[in-house]
Amino acid sequence: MSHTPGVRQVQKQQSRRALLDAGLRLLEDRNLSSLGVREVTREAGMSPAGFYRHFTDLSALAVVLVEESLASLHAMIRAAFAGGGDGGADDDPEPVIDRAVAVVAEHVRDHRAHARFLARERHGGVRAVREAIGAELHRFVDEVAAALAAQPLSAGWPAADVRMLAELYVDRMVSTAAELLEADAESEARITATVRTQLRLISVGRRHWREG
Amino acid sequence: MSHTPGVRQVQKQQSRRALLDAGLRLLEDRNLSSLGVREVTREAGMSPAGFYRHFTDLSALAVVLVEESLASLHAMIRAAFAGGGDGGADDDPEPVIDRAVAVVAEHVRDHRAHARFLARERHGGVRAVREAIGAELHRFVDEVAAALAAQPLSAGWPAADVRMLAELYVDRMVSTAAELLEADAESEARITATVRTQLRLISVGRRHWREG
DNA sequence: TGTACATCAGTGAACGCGCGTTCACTGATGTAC
DNA sequence: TGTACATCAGTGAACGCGCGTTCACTGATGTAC
Repeated sequence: MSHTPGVRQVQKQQSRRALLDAGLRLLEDRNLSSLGVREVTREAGMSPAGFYRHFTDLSALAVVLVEESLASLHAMIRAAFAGGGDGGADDDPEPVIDRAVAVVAEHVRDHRAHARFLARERHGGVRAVREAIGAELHRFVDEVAAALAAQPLSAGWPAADVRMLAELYVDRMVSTAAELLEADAESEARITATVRTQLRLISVGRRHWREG
Repeated sequence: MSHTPGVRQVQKQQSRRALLDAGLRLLEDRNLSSLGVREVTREAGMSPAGFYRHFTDLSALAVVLVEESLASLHAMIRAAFAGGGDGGADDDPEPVIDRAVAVVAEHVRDHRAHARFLARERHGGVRAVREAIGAELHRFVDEVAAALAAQPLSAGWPAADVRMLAELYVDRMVSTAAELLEADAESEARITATVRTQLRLISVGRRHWREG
């Protein structure tokens, strides 16, 4: 039966997880391209050859890390938008902004290793990983664009304009996440305050966009 | 005399330049942390040991590359702003935006290797290089903030608000530069058109900022 | 100008090291009867 | 349940390789007289 995985399967999954965790731990302050198979297996408490029972390659392991890193991010953005479209005043984006900034800051705090890894490899030296991250961010923009399009404020907006607005928000959020990675507790407050103001200014622009 | 450098000095400078150029060439699609001393000297046509007559370290070489990469960038932004503050209508930021976007696109096209290097190492694995880039970008924001503050549109704005606006513009420009690196000619037009619209939307927000 | 010595950029050989990957293996887990 | 065989995750030794760095050296350039 495929429903009861068996001891062997379970142990294999544990080893795989140990390799992924070891990789993520080592990548926290290092580049993927400076990482070694032997290092990862050493950190995971496995012999070097064992690695090849799970991954063909370090970049294969890294692509899995990308997927894991961004999976929680999608849940995050949905949480930020949920309950923001209805409820309050229709033309007041401030609650959504505050919530989104808080959610990003929390995410960076709670998933620091993942976030650092993404920031580092987004423009890093390994194409497969770079493209995996780019594709995920693209989908991320799509989600935000869909959420924005559903708001009354976007009535009459062409899809292209909604998307360019979504890109603007997402780009600022991604940059903020990267900034937060290098920040101590004190800087964090300053950074989040600034980004809230910036997103509000963008929202003001959005509200007056089709006037002049 | 220090005014006439002598043949030896000149030759040494040529070798140093060859090493820097070789490094930049190799870093175009690779990470700093995956680069080797032997690789660089091989590319530069020098024996491995010769490297140490010029740099203690590969990261020392990289820091020089950062400085060189961003020196031209400062000239660039000054070019974009020059003649924009006066001349046309005081409250029309569009010419400045168009010029700035054009200048950035041109810069990426003409200094692709430098730009790629900066994008890659900005969040890369070598602290000294990361910090050198961060410091330069900080100064870059200062310059833009000063230019914005000089515009009539900023009359009455607190310095902190001008700075947050400058950050917003610069951040979007930096992201755009990174996007342009991965773009073909066709995508380039699409990307620059989008960023022009986004910067205009930000400018609309700027104009209506202190109203409501 | 010519000579004798000093400097030092670049060489080439040598070192010890950790790397990625392969291979035949072991021994626990799984399965068929 | 018990036995005999199959599977396969993980091992440990071995390989050839390129690495960073050192060292004594060479020979062109610089300098003092």
